[in-house]
Amino acid sequence: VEEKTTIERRRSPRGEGERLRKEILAATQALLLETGDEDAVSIRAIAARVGVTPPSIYLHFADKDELIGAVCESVFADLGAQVEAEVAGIEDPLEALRQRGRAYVAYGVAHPEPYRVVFMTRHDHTREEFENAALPGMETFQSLVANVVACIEAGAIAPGDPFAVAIAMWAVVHGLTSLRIGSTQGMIDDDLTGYVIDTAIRGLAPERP
Amino acid sequence: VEEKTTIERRRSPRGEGERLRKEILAATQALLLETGDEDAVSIRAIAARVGVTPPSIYLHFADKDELIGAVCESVFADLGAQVEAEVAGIEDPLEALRQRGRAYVAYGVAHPEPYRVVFMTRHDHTREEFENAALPGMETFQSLVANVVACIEAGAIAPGDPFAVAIAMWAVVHGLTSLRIGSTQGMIDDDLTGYVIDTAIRGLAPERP
DNA sequence: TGTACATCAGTGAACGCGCGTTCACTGATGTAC
DNA sequence: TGTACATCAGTGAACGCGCGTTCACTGATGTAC
Repeated sequence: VEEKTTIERRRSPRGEGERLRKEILAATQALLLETGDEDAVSIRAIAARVGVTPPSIYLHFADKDELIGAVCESVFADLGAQVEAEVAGIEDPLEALRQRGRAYVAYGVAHPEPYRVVFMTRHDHTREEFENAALPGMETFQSLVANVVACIEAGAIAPGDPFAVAIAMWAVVHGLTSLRIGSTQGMIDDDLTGYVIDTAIRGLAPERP
Repeated sequence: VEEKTTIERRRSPRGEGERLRKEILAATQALLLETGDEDAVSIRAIAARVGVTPPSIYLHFADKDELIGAVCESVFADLGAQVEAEVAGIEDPLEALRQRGRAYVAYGVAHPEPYRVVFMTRHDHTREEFENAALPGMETFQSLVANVVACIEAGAIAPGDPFAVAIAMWAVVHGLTSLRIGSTQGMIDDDLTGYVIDTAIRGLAPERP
């Protein structure tokens, strides 16, 4: 019992063809969220969701890859913004690091399918694609490195290579996120997530005298 | 320039139809390794690889899901066996835990595509499928829990819920593995992997007096 | 020892399907004269 | 003020493709009498 969900649409007035572009992006992201994997999100399904015919997609995106790429970028940026928002105003850098980790996992758990597509599927990036797509992600990663540096300066974690420490933290939160949205659904809750993050951070503590 | 790789084949003698089953499993695993994702591995490609026609697959597997499921099981068991082999004979439980982590990541990095399919894609397991497929993985996880218990008993890590500690370790090594085979290829090497594992373990250490 | 027959491993051709993408088009809206 | 025309957002029909799966079959091998 499929429901025909083609929506009543007026065509965009003259200078505003860009409106459809945003609607396509939103519909793609929504379908990704609902159906689960990239291949299930077809050009035809996206078009139907927006209420438009398939060829219209090509008015705004060269091909499917470009569309999916654009969605990934937007998810990436969204994740970064969300995490920064959660962390803004926290003065203790160690507490900020902790909160950063929790916010990252929370975002992934709340948006499992975009997270999966962006971080868990293989992208055969060409160099330019990578440089464009990775920018938002790189900014977020740089914030993490800065947070680590602040922790080191405050004596809250042991001196060392901030990049290595940042990778360690990323591995932990990414691991938690993918376990939670993957095969072990339900085995890991927020408490256990917090415990794992705290434990990892404890491992970074300076040696006590 | 595609190469026709249909291999000269003799049909199996009378009671040995099972031989083809094993060949199909091996070919599927090999294709998974080479091409990268589950959808690229088609029944037709598997059949061609084995040197047989597509319908022959259905002599041994009810459908494609059953075939992929069987491959997952075998990868799962293989990972477990490999890790156990690396750890066998190590007496210090903390060192065993460390080595277990390294072996896990090493396996994943060496078999990225099977790892991806088993641990990083969504499986809509029915209950029975899960109970069958998860068995080898559960054994491996139980070994990890046992290792954690041994560490606690030896006073090498702080007393606490061994299940939570095991999840923490799993999140770390799974996170490392998926970062290494995913988008950040090349950013994380074996040294950094070892550092992250050691740091996580340090976080589990008992409070010093 | 010879022959009819059951069994078994595998084949060949075809099915219906949904996919990404292309191409010539339509018809409303704004602009030039 | 009126009309011819360019522009622009979007359409409708079709393309070729590879997929999972089915179905009636073939032909070699072993078995019963």
